[in-house]
This record gives sequence, structure tokens and C-alpha cells, in this order.
Amino acid sequence: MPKRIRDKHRHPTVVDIAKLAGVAPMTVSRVINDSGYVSAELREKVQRVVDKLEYHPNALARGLKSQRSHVIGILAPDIQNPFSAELAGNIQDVLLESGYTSFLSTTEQSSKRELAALRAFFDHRVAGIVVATRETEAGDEELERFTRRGLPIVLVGRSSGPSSISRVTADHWKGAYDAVEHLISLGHKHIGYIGGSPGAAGRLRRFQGYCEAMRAHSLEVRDEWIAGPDAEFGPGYSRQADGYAAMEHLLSLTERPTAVFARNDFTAMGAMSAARDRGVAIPNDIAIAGFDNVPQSAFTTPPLTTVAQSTAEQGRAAARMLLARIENPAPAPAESETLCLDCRLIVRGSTVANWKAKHAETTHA
Amino acid sequence: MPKRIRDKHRHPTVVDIAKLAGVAPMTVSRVINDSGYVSAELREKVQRVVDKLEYHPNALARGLKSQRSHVIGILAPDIQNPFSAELAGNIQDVLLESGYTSFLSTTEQSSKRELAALRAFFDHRVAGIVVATRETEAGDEELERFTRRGLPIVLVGRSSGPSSISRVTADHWKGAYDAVEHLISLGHKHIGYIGGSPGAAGRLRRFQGYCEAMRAHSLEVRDEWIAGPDAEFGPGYSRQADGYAAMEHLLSLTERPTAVFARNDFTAMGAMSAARDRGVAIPNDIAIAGFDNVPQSAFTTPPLTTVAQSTAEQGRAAARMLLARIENPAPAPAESETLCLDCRLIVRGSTVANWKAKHAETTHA
DNA sequence: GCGCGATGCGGTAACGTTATCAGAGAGGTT
DNA sequence: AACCTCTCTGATAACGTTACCGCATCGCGC
Repeated sequence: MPKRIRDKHRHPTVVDIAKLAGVAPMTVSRVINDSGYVSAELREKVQRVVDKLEYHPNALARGLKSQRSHVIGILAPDIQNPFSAELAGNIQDVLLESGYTSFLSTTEQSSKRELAALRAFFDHRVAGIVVATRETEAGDEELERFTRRGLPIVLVGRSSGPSSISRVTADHWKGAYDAVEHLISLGHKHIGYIGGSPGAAGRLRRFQGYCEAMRAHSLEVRDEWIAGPDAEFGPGYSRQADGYAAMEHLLSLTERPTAVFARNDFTAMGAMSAARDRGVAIPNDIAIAGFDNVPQSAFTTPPLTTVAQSTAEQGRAAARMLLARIENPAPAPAESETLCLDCRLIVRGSTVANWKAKHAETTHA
Repeated sequence: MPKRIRDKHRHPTVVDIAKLAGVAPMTVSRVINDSGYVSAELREKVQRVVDKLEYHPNALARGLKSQRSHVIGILAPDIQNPFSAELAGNIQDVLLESGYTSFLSTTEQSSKRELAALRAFFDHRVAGIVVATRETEAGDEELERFTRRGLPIVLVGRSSGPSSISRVTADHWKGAYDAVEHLISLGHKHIGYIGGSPGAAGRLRRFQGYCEAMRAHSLEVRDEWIAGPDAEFGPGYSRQADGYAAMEHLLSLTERPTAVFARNDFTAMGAMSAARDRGVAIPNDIAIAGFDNVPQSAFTTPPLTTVAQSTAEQGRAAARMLLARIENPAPAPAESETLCLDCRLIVRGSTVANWKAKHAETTHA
């Protein structure tokens, strides 16, 4: 009776390597981790067997035994979203340098998926989580539970949320304020907002920045100039359609605004389409500003004035913050940091006709 | 001397639950997995303790012991890319229904990252991998190694690659052929291609479809009408700039094409910007067709004629194919499936002036 | 009264790795 | 000669879970 009834596809283990190299499993472990004392001779002998069998250490066993992992989870709302994309890329850059790998999960506007993704991260005992989704009640509760269990978590792009959790965000309020003030400085007095109904937009920092800028210059915020869907925005795909519809509404008013500030670039681009389809000239008949500085915004007709949030910096900062928490688990139990970065106004042709002459911003960089 | 010197943050285990519930760990396992025989009484008692301690089973230990996992890895080129986004979303839909979770990793054009991500998946003993990246030599070798080890893998969007691995793709060749034939049917005879230098584009199915359609109608493929960068395209961000530059080149020729087929929508959009900046009217002076049907393509001026590849179907098919391989590990060792789905031409204003009247395609759906 | 299947629960031994300790030899210092 | 410090290697025992086997008990049919 043959002894090897094993699967032919079974993965080699440290024990297999050890047997073939004529050493103890412990020595194999020391070689593959480059830790402890191993003579050059044995090291080489073991390495040869490792290469020959194409041995890959089992991360599950490693994590189980060592009680730590080098994986961090990133939770994003939906990929596609340029913000998530740039964020995730920069987070990964920083993590890779520190020897961590990262797995991404997306919620796709589903609270059920959000919970499932968070639990999957937790169950796999990731070293930490970066969360870039909008807040949900259930999600925040879960995050707090995880934090109590000692799992390092950093939130990105949130203004509020569980106070015990660290945060990195950009100053959306100030960015919106700057954009609206730019429109005001061009002489506009009738400025609309696209991105939500008067009721629904309330809590948004970008909307608040718009309102505050208007008030600071004694301009009227008219409810009929606040346009957009009642519900929360869906995934990226629908945003342009929402912007299109909102602009149609604004243009149908007897007294229309001469400028609009849109909650984000996709919405702004939809609004531009609507204006064009009605023969309304941009920026002469109506000026449009967006938010986010998505790559496409430089290629619209005319190029879109927008606000760039420092996505890359947010990603890098979040990653560094998380790493700090991981390396130094419990400095002060409830000491949560908050980092708020500046936004930057980018003036282009959708607000200023001969903008190229006036502003130094690059267009197709 | 107190016995509990344990970390205060330590996770509860089946043993902890078992002690508190006054049962054996095995019984706890049966309850949380809903397997085997457990009396209603004990089941409830255990469940109460599980809820009270907020017990989460350790996926590492589970996977290690049971030798299988319910996680599948998805490898995408870069998020941001609408194709990856839709693909990943649909893959996840199918997987979630079957009780699998998925983790995403991206390569960001880095072969080093590609290998690192694949190894991370493998080391964590995922149940399978969906690979949607462009082929690289090192990556393909690794994939073959994994396949030999019995790890189920499905490739998406590849025409070639290791023959032992299953594949799902769309018929890019036919899609390009249809788009170019559409241009020809409009009377165009001088049709350019944007998306790579004559030398670099050769292997691309989309380019081949363009050439074939031209030949089939006895039209000349001129090298000077093939425009684009020599190197492989970088991430999404640079595509519009590449399209812009390529179109500038085509427009500078003494004998210019009257229509162009662009390798993808972002490139086409960059080309449109260039045409507009030079006062060349679309579609009357030059007609432009793209590929991919990205959401923005319906909102350009004029809306872009493009080819939709069945991304959602590809994602769902890939997921189902992978699941089949997982459930039924070794039907025939080297039997790899290949599935090729059709593309669909979407005619819009960038090729036909009064397209809305002629075609039933929705614009802002 | 015996056999037999279904039910209910626990004990034991892994899965593959590494932390920890233990020991052995080499070299140097008091 | 006694003692310490490096260097090197191996044995053992976990990490948290579940597969597998074993032992009860119950009900039912002959």
C-alpha cells in the first residue's frame, strides 16, 4: 500500500521542505523569514529546495500563529469614482513601501454589502482598514465595534462619524466657498446650486460652503435655484443625468441664475450638456463651476472650472495614519486624530471666457 | 496571582463561547455553521453567548483547517477604468449570491504589483481568481503555475494567453469591424485610426478589425493615418491627452482623413477636443467613432458614436465559470473553456448629424 | 429482548506556521 | 578552570478551527 495517498495538487509545506533539505522545519522558517541565525550553508540548501518546489508560505497559518497580518482592507463606495481610484492608488503606494498588501472592497450603495465587506476584513484579521464610504448607521456601529476590539481604522472624506475614529478629509466647505466667491468676483449675483433639493442638500459641506459664500456677500439663496434629486445620489453613472435634469429645470425658470455651482464635476458636465442643447452659451449666458477636478473636466467644451481636492495627499496621509496606529497600537485609547487638507480652485473656460490668457492653469497636462 | 493575563483586546474564540455556554467547542462550531445535530435548547444557549460576546469566527483558522476558502480574488488593471468597474461589480453580484466574498487588487501598470497581488491571493489560498489585466510575460507564467497547483482561474478580456486557462471576452475584432463599416456606409473612404503607432498597434484586435473592414471594402489603410503613441497606453488619465495629440497630427496632414476610428472612448474624446480647438466640425468635417461606450460618451458634444462591449455579461459569465470550476475541481485536467460575446454598435451624433431622427438610441438614459 | 437508524454531544487530532526554550559548540575573558 | 557571549540548530507547543470517530440515548419494529 503506497504511503502517499495525498492529493497531487497539495501545496508543499515547511515540513516538506525541511525533509527534503534534511533540516528541521524551524530552520526553514528562519530562512524564508530571514530571521535568526542560520549558517550560509544551510540557508542555501533550504533556498534551493524552496525554489525547486515553488513553495509559497501559507498566509493563513502564518497569520493564525503570529497573530498579525500584513494586509489592510480598503473600503470604497464604488470604483469608477475617480476619487476612490486615486485615493486607493495612493494608499497602496504608501502601504507597499512599508511591506503591506491591500485588498479593496466596494459597497455599491448597498448597506448589506458594506457590512459584508467590513466583516470579511475583520474575519480575516486584517491589520487595519481605510474606509472611504459615506456614513451609514449600521456601518458606523460596526466600525465602532471593531475599534473597541483594537482594530485600527481610518476614515477618509468624512466630516462627521464616530468620534473615536481617526479621520482624513479635505475642506470641502472652503473649496465650495472659494468656487462661489470666484463666481461672485466675476460679477454674478444670481447663482444657483445643482446637486440636491433644498431639503436634501442641507448636511453637505459643499452646499453649506455655497450658502455661506452667498451670505457673506449679501446675496440671496433662492430655493428655486437649488436643483437636483431629492434622494441621495446613486452611483457615478446617474450623476450626469441628474445634472442634465437639474439644469433643464433652472433654465425653465422665468428668472434664471447667471451662474451655477455644481456639487461635482459629473453633475456639472450633465448641466453643460443641457445648456448646450438649449442653445445657452457657456460661460457668457451661464457660468458653471464643478467640484473634484476629474480628468475629463479639462476636456469639456469649454473646459470646466472646478475645485481640486487633494486626493493623493489624503490617501497618503490616511495610509500613514493607519500605519502609525498599527505599529503603535495603544498610545492613548481614545485619542483620535483629525486631519483636514486644503482644496484648490482651478479656473477654466466654463466661468471665464478668455481664461487661458488670464490664468496660468494648464489644460491638457 | 490572576490567571487572566490575556490582552484585553483579544478576540473571543469557540473555546470562550463553549466555556460560557457550558458546552464543548465542537457544539459551538456546529451552531455557527448550522451543521450536524444540535438540540434546539443548546443551539439557543450558544447563540446567545455568541451574540453577547460579538463573536466573529476567525477566517484564517477556518481556512487553514478546512482547506478551503470562500474568498475569490479579482485582479483589475486600474480602477477608474469604467470597464473594470462594471466588470467587478457584476462579478461580485454573482459571487455574493453564491456565498462568496471577493477582494480586489489593481496592478496600476506595474508588473511588480501584478505579481505581488497574485501572490497575495495565492498565499491567502483564495478559492479562485478572476484576472482582467492585460497580459504580461511574468504574470502569465505565474498564472500557469497557479493553475498547475489546481487554483481555478478565469481570464477576462484577453484574446490570447496561456491556453490552459479559461477565458471570457468580447469580440473586439467584430466590434471594430462594425464601427468602421458604419463609417464606410456613410460614404467615408479616408478613415484614420487613433490608438497607437503603425508598429505598436499590430496585435490589437480592435486595430485588426479596422484593417479588415477597410480591406473588405477595398479601401486603403495608410500608415500616416494611423496615429498614436508608440508605447502601450498608460493609465486612463493619459488617454485623452494621447487622443488629442494624435488628432492634432492627423489634422496637420495635407491630405486628412474624413473619419477616424479611435481605439477607445477616452481617446476619441481627446480627439474631439483637438478637432474643436482647430475649428473642425464634427461630424461634418470629420466623423469620429470610439469604443467602450463609457457613461460620458453620451454627454460629449456631439454625443459619441461608439461600440458597447457586453461588460456586465462578461463579468457574470466569468464569475459563473469560476464557480463551476471551484465546485467541480477536476473534470478534465486541461479542458479550458473560451467564451466570446458580441459587441453592439451605438450610433450617435459624432458620425451622423441628425442621428436622433435616424436612430433609436437613447442619449441620456 | 434485540437490532438498528436517527439524533445529540464530546474528545482527539490535525491544518501549516512560528514563539519560545533548550542545548551544543566556538571563542574569548577573568 | 570557570564563566560568559555569540552563533547555530532542533524540539515542543501553541494559534482557532473543524473532520472524524466514539459513545450515549431514544424510538421503533420484529
